[in-house]
Amino acid sequence: MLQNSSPEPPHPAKDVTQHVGYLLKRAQAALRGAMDKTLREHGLTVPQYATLELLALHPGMSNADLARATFVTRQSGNVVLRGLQDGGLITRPATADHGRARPAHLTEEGRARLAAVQAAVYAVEQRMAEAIPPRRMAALLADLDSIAAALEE
Amino acid sequence: MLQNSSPEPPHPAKDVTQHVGYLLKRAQAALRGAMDKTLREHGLTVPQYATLELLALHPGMSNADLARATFVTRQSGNVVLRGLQDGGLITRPATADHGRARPAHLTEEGRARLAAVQAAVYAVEQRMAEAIPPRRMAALLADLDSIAAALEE
DNA sequence: CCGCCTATGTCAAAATGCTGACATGCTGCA
DNA sequence: TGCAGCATGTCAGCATTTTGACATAGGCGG
Repeated sequence: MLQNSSPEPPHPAKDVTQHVGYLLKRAQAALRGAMDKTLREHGLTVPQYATLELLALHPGMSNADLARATFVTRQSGNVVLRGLQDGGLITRPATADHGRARPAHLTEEGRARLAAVQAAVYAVEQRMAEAIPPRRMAALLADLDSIAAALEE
Repeated sequence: MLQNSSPEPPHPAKDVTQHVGYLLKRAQAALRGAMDKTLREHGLTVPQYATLELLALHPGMSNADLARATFVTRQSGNVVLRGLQDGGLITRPATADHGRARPAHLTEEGRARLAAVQAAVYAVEQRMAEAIPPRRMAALLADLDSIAAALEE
């Protein structure tokens, strides 16, 4: 090896607020806040929006699927799904045809609500994208993915 | 190409799971899970640990200060502080000397508990650091900071 | 000096999320 | 066929966090 002369490469910052974990939390908190504020004006919560977006991309996902994709438990996912169902934004068959999984689908109103919100949400995403040099975007996405992969043993 | 002729530079990925926001959430969720698991073995929660770390760095922070720094409300921060106080890890004067803010300080036991946990927590941080090319670390930290700054209007 | 504004701490209620537990339905294997 | 293992949906209880509200303390400009 080429001699790693630095004695402390992994966490070179002594200030905790300069660690990866802290900055990650900070960025995520800021994003959550911005999303909350934006979605509130449209009567949706962040988990609800995330569910709609996923269902638009992958129709027929089950509650367990959605829970995994939105990083919550099945129980929490079920509450979100129930809310969306009560609001008429999604439909679920009363009885499962295959296993126990009941595939969820967007209703016409669900698709409309999603479309109405997407512009506002994508504006938030754009504010993030504009904050970082375009040249680094791909690397940032790859690094975030690597971090997640490294922590899910 | 030198010319940026692409009409959609901000969010080049059509798949939502490739957006910055989603990957940010995923990375943060993974980090939260790893931290939870690690800290549980030491009888601490993530907010409690964060508070101890901040108090070690900046003794005398008030509840409101800590709440801001840990991205929770004052009410939640107070619960955390009360828990730490009941556990004998921090002290707060019963009465404020200046305003209403009561400066918190680590006890000897608090310092000891923090020191005992830091090795395990820094190991998690190390797993993250090893997952990304060292060359990109500074850029990643800067980008995360930029994202947070861009979203806090 | 006084009133307005801001910041802080705290209480109560509601929302949200999680853990634990259980029943159901599929799959694979002997 | 029978049975163990696993995934899913769901209920109940608990923990955490937030929203909303209020009282108090200090700064500031009139």
